[in-house]
Amino acid sequence: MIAGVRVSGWEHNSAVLIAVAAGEQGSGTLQRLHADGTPAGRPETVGDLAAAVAARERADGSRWIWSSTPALYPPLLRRGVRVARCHDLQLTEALLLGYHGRWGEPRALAAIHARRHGLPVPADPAPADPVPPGSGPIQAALFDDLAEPPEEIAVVVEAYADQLARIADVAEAGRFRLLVALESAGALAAAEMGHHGLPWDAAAHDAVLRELLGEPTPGGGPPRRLVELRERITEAFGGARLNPESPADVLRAFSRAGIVLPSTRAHVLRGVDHPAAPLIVEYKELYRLWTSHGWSWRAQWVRDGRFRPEYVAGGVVSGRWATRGGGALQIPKAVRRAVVADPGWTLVVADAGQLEPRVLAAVAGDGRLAAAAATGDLYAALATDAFGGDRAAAKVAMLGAMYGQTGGDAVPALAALQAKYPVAWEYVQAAARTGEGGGLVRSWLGRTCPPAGGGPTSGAQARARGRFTRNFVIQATAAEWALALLAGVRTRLAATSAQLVFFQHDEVVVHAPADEADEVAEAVRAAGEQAGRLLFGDTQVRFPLDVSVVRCYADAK
DNA sequence: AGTTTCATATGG
DNA sequence: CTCGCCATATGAAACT
Repeated sequence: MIAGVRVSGWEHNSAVLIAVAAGEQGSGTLQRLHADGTPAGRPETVGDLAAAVAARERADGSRWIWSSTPALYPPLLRRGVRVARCHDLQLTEALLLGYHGRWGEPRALAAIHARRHGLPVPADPAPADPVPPGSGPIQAALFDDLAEPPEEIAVVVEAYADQLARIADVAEAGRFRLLVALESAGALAAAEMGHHGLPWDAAAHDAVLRELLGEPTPGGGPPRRLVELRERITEAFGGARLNPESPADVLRAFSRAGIVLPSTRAHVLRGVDHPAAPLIVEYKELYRLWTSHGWSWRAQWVRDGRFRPEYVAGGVVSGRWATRGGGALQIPKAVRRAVVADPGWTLVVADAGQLEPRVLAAVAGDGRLAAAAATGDLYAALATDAFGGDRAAAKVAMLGAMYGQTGGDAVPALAALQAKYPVAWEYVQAAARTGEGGGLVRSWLGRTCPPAGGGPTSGAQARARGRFTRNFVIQATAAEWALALLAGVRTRLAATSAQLVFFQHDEVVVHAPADEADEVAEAVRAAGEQAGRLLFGDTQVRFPLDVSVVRCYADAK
């Protein structure tokens, strides 16, 4: 039993349970449930599902049980209806199937529906292609897929009862319940963030682009600075034309100049003594900016002062989020200048520092490492404790241990880490051994890694698998901590005008009226404090948040 | 011509 | 005897 169970929160609450199924044209069916998942009364069909949900949300503080948050929630948000809690059957099903090593099997809803109708069990649908805002009715398409016969509410009810029973069967049911609640809360937050969008100042974005790239070309061709650079690169090679974006062209041109290179990577080119080398590095950097986050990107993804990516909660095997289209989780630092709060509003930016080594300290139960993780700078504490004050060496060793590095400059530091923190060392070693031997590992709350691909495994593949499982136990648990932070922030913001607008692995951004900024910053800090207790109970490991209140994302520390 | 893989960048 | 984890996105190169 973990301490989280004692904390009033998600896993044991008195929320009214209501199963919901969407019908056609905004209608739907509701079914009250007892705490054990059995029906309470008869299902009720309503013509206006959004209105019915809003009414019960106000009255009850309900937990909504539905098939898929990304399918059902956005239409409610467009009607201005926000819900506090849900149970997402598809996300939960994926967690449960994974727990039993049964990846790739059909979703519960589809399987139950098929069985009730005597139909063959359908395969999972292929993921949708990225759809920029305004260019396609992706949500309508999802609704079409879900337009089930009227008894679909019975499928929802049956699937929920089935999942409750299976959750109760897992070894650490309390932790797993928390995982399910957090995953579902994350799905709500993802839909809300996609709905609200990230404040995007087109003029500021334009200023960044013009400063770095020069004037845009009217026809949409390469901007002035790129054209100039390309000419100077040609000159530097004595007039021979080449495409600086083509690794083969670049290698050939240097070869003709008597310089043989292993690759055209930036760090290789930086060490080359030739006038073209720095020009190519600059060209490649600017070219990426132009193609990935330039003017045409903005035309495609930014509308009405908001960048609205489609977040995919649980889209990564480790539990981290993915996005479909727009590259929301890879916004270059320079482009963050374009993320600006509305007039009279601010951005509250919170970043969890050194999250993964702190997670290792907590899950491994290594007292000496936990003591280092009780400080504000874990690497500095490590350096004092075991690395003769060399903070850089401490950091390299810690990262190497978590990623499975075995060679290179880090070897002596790794040995020092093993000697001083044997309990933590053994924790990641055990995870690696399990993976190398073909076994599965789990996060702290019970998310299970996917099995290795089929076929015979070479020694190299087994070691790669070991590095994956070694890292999984940490990365997946860090993702759980971040979900707990996100869910806590979301709950605390419900009473304010502020909105969650961005979430990137270990960082959240809240868009808040300026006069609520202090209150929001305090709420974020409180959520951070609670996240650690919720997962790990009474540990001395701290998970400090760096909180900034800024107008512009680029100004956050 | 369309699809897949490679190389290289971005983020954590 | 190579060997550091998880991703997305782009264009070039290779493939069907």
